[in-house]
Amino acid sequence: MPLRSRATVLDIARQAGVSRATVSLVLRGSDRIKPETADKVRKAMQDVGYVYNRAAANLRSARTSFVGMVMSDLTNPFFSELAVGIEDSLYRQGLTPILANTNDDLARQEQVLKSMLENGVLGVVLSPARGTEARHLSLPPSAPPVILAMRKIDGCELPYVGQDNRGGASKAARHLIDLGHRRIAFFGGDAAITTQQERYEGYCDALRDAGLEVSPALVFETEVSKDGGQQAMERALATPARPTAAVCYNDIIAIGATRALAMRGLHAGNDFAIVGFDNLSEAKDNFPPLTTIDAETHAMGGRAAEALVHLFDTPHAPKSTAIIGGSRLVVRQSCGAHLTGRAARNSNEVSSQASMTDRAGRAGRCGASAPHARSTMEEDNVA
Amino acid sequence: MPLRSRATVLDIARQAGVSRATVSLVLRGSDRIKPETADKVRKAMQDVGYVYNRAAANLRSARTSFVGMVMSDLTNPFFSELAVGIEDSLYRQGLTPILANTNDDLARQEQVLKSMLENGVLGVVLSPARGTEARHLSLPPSAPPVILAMRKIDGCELPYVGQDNRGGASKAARHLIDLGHRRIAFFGGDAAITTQQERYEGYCDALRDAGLEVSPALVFETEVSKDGGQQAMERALATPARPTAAVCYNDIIAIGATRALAMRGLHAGNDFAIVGFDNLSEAKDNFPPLTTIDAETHAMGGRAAEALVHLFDTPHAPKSTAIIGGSRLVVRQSCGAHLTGRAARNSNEVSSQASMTDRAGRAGRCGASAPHARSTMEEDNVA
DNA sequence: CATTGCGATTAGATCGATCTAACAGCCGGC
DNA sequence: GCCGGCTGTTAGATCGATCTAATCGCAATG
Repeated sequence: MPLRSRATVLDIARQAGVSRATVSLVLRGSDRIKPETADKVRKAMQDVGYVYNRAAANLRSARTSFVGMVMSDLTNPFFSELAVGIEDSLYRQGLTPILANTNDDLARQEQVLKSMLENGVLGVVLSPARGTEARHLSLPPSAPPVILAMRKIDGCELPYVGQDNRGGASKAARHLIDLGHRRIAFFGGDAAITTQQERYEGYCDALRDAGLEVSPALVFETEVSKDGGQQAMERALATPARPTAAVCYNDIIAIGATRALAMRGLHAGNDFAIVGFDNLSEAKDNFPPLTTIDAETHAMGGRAAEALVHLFDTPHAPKSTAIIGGSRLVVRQSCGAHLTGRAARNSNEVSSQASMTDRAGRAGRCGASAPHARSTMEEDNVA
Repeated sequence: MPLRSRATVLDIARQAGVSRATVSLVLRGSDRIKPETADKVRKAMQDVGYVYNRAAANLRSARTSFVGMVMSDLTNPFFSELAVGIEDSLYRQGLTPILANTNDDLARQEQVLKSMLENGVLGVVLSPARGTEARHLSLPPSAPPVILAMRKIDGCELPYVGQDNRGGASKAARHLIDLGHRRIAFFGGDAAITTQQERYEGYCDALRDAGLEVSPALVFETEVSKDGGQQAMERALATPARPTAAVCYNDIIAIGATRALAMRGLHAGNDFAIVGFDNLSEAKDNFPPLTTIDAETHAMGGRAAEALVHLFDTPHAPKSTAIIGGSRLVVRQSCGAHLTGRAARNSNEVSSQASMTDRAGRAGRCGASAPHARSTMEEDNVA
């Protein structure tokens, strides 16, 4: 019996010789109470072992401190970093996160949203389950604000916080172009997801800007998993006009791709250039460390939470606003830039890349004892 | 204003021409209401667009459906799998998880626990922050049950749900012994944590049972990270009486250790046998796939939640109970068992291992294009 | 001296569902 | 015809903090 038998404001009031209203004011830190009285009340709280009852306060004030966090897949490190970013921000703001992991199950997503509304959440940060459509998010008119995180939904008016997918992917492709690559593949995941579409657009942007042809033969769709990335790389290597580099939909696929190379005795960076997306903590721990786009997932979680909190004060803000984060190329070794001595910027070092392209044709190498020196200054940013 | 201006039971009652008490009974699915009346009420609920107000119900019934989930580090895949296991179970039971990620910060842990008590949680699943001592968990007498997950705390009477650390590590070491290894290292993390102590004990058990000496020279303490695992491996390889195999505290360290080998052109399994612990999803995706101990993290999360729910009904159960999960050796490639053609059980194939030990001395290999065939039947269990 | 002003405190109503105890209606039995 | 038992429903109190509007002292002011 948790709640029964707990001391109440009345107990404190009696102990301190004041009224319940006074106690309530002290609880909320009002400055309208004389300091000595407040001290007296606080001492009484200690004496009776008081524990604040938020259910009661919530009822009367018609306001909770709950915020819903609906995550599509928390075991995915991308979403757990996002979730921690949200949680950190909510914690700093004195808000209490209610968690639901939908596991990409639409029915479950619907249920947990309902439960959150019943609990009077101030708002919800929603990373939509795969397949969510606008009609799944038809909320009652009394519903609190909902903000979409990381996945946009077609025809949905809800505010959105996400990464600069297009710009980031464009930077990734541009980096490979600058390193001299001309046949650059795109290893994609689920083409039905807007995130992927945007990243693919960015990849196309960069190729077109450089006067390179965008060809369907360079696009390898696969499952979003390391196995998927591995398969994409295997298919790419079996192509007649074999690409020499790839922009990957995300780090998971990129890591799988580096694994496919390793299994053939090849090395990402030396034999095939790979760039990922997300900058998961796994990316820097990969072998070789992954060149990737840092979309500051943790920070974006924080921005989502802040944007949501902002909506509390601005009940009917303009619909369909979008906050897009920055993107930053993090150059490590999987792209081969370290072999040129520096992260090439706006320069086409075709010659050194040509040899690399040649190497990519061979099956293995001899006597390579330490193919990648692991530098401690591993991060080199190209805006 | 989420809660204000929502329809209440009174609105439903008026609409349906019944009393508020009747509506309340229908809401809770009581069988004491005539089916036709119930239908009438449910229709009225639709008509007025009713959303249940749990804050009000919680107040009167002095019972919420909240359960606290305090995680020490959600970005760690081990804990995110645990958290998802807990969340899945709570969801099935109609309970609402309140999440807090302490980030291993004791002060924050204290604060979120307080907040959870204020919100009237039915109980808390707590994965304690590093450094938590019994005195940090002195809860008020009215506090709901707390169950410790995965980390025990010295001198703390709280019930505990955890893995079979000792048994699992013993199986890991035994497996290496069966494969013929005689100099088996232990790559450890934070020796102050009971989890690590137990795994170390299990390792010692197996060595002693096999008549092997347990030597401090075989223990390499390091940071719990991939970099830490890499360093441990490098130190181990630099030892005069170089070990040929290692039991790692967890998969993270084990993966770092395989990376250290890869950076020298060596291969886990071929040149040095490695066994991890936890069976993270990263373990099977590692290159080479990691032999490890599956402690069924997701399932243990579920069992923690169930054990907690059990305590709701049994207010003053015997203190200090412990639920220990199973452990299962998952044989993949990092231990080298695949090279012997089968997962060796109770056999000492010293000869083939001796050559392996010899290989470990050389720097690299020539023309190895596909050192590890990736089999689709990758999991082979030895109880 | 009455009045205004202001800081500090308080009585009592209130939030919306639940709980308790009671009630109407109806049947069957002695 | 009265009573006990049963079903289905309900009036009114209740949970514990907050909110509103009022009150009390006390000092300054006209």
